[in-house]
Amino acid sequence: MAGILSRRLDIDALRALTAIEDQGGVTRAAEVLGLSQSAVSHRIRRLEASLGCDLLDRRANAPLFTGAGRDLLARARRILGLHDEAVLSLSKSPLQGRIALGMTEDTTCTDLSRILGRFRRLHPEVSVRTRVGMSLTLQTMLAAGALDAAIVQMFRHDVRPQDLLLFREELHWVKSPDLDLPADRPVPFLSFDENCFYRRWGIDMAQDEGRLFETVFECSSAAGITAAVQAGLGVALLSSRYLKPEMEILTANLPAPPDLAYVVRRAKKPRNPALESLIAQIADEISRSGQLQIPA
Amino acid sequence: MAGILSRRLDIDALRALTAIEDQGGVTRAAEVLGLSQSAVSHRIRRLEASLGCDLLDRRANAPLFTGAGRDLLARARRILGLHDEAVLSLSKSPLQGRIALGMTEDTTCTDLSRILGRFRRLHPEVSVRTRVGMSLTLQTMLAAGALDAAIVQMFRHDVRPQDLLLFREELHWVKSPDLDLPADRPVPFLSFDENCFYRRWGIDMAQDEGRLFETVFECSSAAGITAAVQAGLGVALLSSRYLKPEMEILTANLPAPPDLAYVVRRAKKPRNPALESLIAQIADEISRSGQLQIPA
DNA sequence: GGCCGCACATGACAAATTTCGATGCAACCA
DNA sequence: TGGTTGCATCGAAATTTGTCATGTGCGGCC
Repeated sequence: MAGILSRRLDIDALRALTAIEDQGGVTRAAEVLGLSQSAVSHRIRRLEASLGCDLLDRRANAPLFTGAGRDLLARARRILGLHDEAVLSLSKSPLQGRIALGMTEDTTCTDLSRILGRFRRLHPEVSVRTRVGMSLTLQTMLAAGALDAAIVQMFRHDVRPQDLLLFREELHWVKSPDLDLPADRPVPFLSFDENCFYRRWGIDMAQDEGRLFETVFECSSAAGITAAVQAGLGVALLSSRYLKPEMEILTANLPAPPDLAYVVRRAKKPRNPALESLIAQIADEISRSGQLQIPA
Repeated sequence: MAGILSRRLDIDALRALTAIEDQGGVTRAAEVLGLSQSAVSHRIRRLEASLGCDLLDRRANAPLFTGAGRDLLARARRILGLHDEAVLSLSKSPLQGRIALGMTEDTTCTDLSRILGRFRRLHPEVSVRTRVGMSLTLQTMLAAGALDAAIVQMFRHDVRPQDLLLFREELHWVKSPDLDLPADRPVPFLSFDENCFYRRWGIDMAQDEGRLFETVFECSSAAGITAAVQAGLGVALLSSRYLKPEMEILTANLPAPPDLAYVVRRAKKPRNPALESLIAQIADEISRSGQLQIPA
């Protein structure tokens, strides 16, 4: 067993492995990688062969990865992180300046933080100031020139061509199965706070349909709303990624909710090379994985 | 310029890059990599093409690497470190036990420390106890069963088949050009301390040739000896890697010094799987680079 | 200056690897 | 039970990678 270290991991194979985890399957991973399913399947097989151990658990109803697979996954992400940073550092031009960036609380725990961290390391001469707030607030600041760019949620039909689409979301009316909605009573509404931009939409639209709404709960965090829904407190407008299996999706008697999107929107300002570079990096990550990963 | 991150660095290409630095040239790097010179040249060219920037400085009399090349080199070493650790972690069997390892002070600042560190991370259940000492002392401890293995220097003709050869060295008689050696006076000898195993050889052999030796300086560190040589204090037996350009190598009137080698020698003990795994990792690194890197 | 030798680059071609599309196979769902 | 989904596998095609032979530039040496 001479020369374990002569074995080599292919960067693209590691990328495939992480894509499989992110997308939850080989077929979907192949899509975002821009490859055929068989190519990805083969790649993993080769990786396994070169390591001499299984990475995917191919038995029915088994978790995707074997223990070795999970171990490698963690290491692969670190390797890929270093790798990407190396690639970027070689194609970087020395940037300097300031970036005032806004983002919603939702997105702080996504890939964006990673990209932002890497950007700071690569461009220490650029000062990045990040401001977290609600989408509406951020858009106001953007318009007032207080931000150079912001990551905000909006109706999908409001997205402009120059916006960078991060990912799409669908809104649903949800309630607990335990909750009855008598037709002659106002609908108890669980809402994000005053500045939530689709709260207004919900109330207006529902009233057009002839239902009366009563806001019975207000909370700025999604966690609070989901808890209230599950407790049977009322009806809420929730985006798909916050849905739980126990929730009941309502379609009857309520208008179909509009689609949403998260985008990066720039301020109408003279061009800022540092900002453009940061946005290009975000776009790069998206083109690699189809959309940014949002942890459940 | 869409998709900078779609660029990818090949692990083998990074390996080639570091080999070029270690070996100080493409041709030599090709040798240790087991490839033809043109293959390595091609590889670097492909790497450059995929990155869109030069890595090697091909002008005459220029340092090997461009700025970008040096930047990538540093990153490459980190990536390769993670990579190798990942490979090893997947092929490891859970080891436990104790290893008592001896090494000389010389070798503490080589690749061995890196391998040792990685081994500890990979096998936290193995307790590695390292003891630094002179080669003779370590061999005595080895014989007495106080060590499981030791990295020691010895005459090359004393190397046994079961030893793992780390690298070879040549000894030379050296002195400062300023120092005269009148034939009728004893030769002033600069020596490592009492336990240096070739000090005895030097004195005996030289006396056989009819020269009288007088030890005028004794010091356990190579740095001390080289300083004394350069100061013109006397003659010393130095291994090639401590030679300085200002030193004069003596051949006349002195016996040709024996060749030396650094090896890993095991104790005559029952097999210890943890120890064998560690030694296998060292052997792996050697087979990759021809010999361990010894910083000048 | 002209003639080596050395180190690296380059081009053509051969070998190996990687991909794709088609097809097979098993599990799951209605 | 027939449709669907997700992955493995197979042969052919495409791409990548390596080797051999040869070219180029530089420096040392009569």
